[in-house]
Amino acid sequence: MIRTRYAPSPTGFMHVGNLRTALYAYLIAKHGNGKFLLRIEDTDSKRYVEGALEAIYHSLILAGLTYDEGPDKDGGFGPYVQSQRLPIYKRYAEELVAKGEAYYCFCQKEDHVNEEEEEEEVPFVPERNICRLLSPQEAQARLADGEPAVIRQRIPDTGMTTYHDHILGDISFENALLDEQVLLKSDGYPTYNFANVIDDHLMQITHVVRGQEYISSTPKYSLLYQAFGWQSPVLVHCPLIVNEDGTKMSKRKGAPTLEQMVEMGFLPAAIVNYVSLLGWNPGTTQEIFTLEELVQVFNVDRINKSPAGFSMEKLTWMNGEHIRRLSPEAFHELALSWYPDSLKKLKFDLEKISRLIQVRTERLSDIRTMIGFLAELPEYEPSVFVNDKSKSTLESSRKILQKTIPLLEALEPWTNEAIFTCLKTFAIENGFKVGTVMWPIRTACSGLEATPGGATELADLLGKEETLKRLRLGLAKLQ
RNA sequence: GCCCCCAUCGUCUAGUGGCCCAGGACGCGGCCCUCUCAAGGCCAAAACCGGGAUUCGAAUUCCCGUGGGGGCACCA
Repeated sequence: MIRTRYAPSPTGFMHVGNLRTALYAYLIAKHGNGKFLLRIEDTDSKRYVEGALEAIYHSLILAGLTYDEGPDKDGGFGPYVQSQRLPIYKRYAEELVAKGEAYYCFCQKEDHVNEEEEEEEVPFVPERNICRLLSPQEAQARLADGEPAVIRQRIPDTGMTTYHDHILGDISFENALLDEQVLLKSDGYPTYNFANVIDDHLMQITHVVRGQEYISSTPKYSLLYQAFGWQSPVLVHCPLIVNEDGTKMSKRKGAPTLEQMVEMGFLPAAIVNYVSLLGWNPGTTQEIFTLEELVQVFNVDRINKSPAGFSMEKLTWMNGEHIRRLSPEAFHELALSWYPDSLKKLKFDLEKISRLIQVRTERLSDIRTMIGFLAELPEYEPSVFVNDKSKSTLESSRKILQKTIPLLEALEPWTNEAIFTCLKTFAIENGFKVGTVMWPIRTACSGLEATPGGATELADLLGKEETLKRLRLGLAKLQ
């Protein structure tokens, strides 16, 4: 039974990197009919961020990554919140001490003053402090005195530690260069480095999915697994997601969160789709996938090694693809909340508008600007009436408006078809290209060089009265 | 500074020794379609980091450079 987990810490929101890690974990589990679990890694109370937990739940729902086990869904491996598992970590840490694989350390916490650039480059020396030499009796005595202590992992002085990563292969480190990291802090909380090993084992996680930034701490985890005599899960270190210029994508450098991207007008399904292809490919030329399809075709073996650059442009295109694949009804429902109130107040046929703009919408946020002219005709210069391609000039436009306004005044019923037939007939009878006739109508209706929908569609949308009003106004500009 | 990872069009990528004078996608340019703009269709430009080695043959294997990235906390 495959079991994977998404293990965020409640210190921030879900940005694209986290999302992809969660997605891959989800896909690995679901592709193999396994279980996907959510575990909260809140082992650093100082870094807790208000609202982060809610954001995590909300983001998972948005993305459609439903977990089988989690804080609110017990699957028999709980609790799924690390701060509620403190006694467990303590017990295992002490077991390690008893085995000689860890030791009590009474050294004072070093102040990690994050000096700026000025700090000269002092070569890093792995942690090998004197406490590792303390005899168990001495340690116990000092403990009994109430001296504060942490538990550190004991690392062999010699030898190499090699682990196997499923996509990177074997990776080796010299033990002497590994630091004897803290397992249990003086406040009784475990460090992430310890808790993740304990929990992954206890929760029977089969595949650990995480970013490549963990590559260099993984040998220490391997040593921990060995110390306990446990089998290591399959390790899957995903390539980093970077900015297009190759620099690391971090929250500092504007990595958007899932929720922010949704606010920007992206569909969660498109974001998930796009992110799935950052460091993975299906081996076919298909690029547009639903979550369900991804579950079908996902294969860990096809995850890449090299970092992937996040491209807003391609995401935008993909979002457009997803929008176009929506049923008109589904699109309309989504579009509704993006229509400005000014438009809703007027009696526009919003469904008709939706049908017109669906194919032209790349982001839902485009909607506002695309249809603003409907509620209010923008200011425009007569020069908009001039267009080479449709052979429109100021004179032709004036002439056409003059002659078509009466025709349209008399037109009944006011439908797209009727308006189109009327104008096309006019064009043929007067020796105009259809485009030449349509251009001034469309222009007068919108004041714009480009609009979602053609002349007759706009006229239909605006209604007879408003259309004629705008047509006359356009004519006035030309006289 | 030390350790580790990575390296194909601007970007995402295919490619696991001959099918590759390197394929697809985004973006860019052009054409077609067309009641404007989109969408759609067609076409074009655009890459194997460098040097050695192995081999009849290397984008694909191995070394060495170079470049980029990551890590080095009582953070995750």
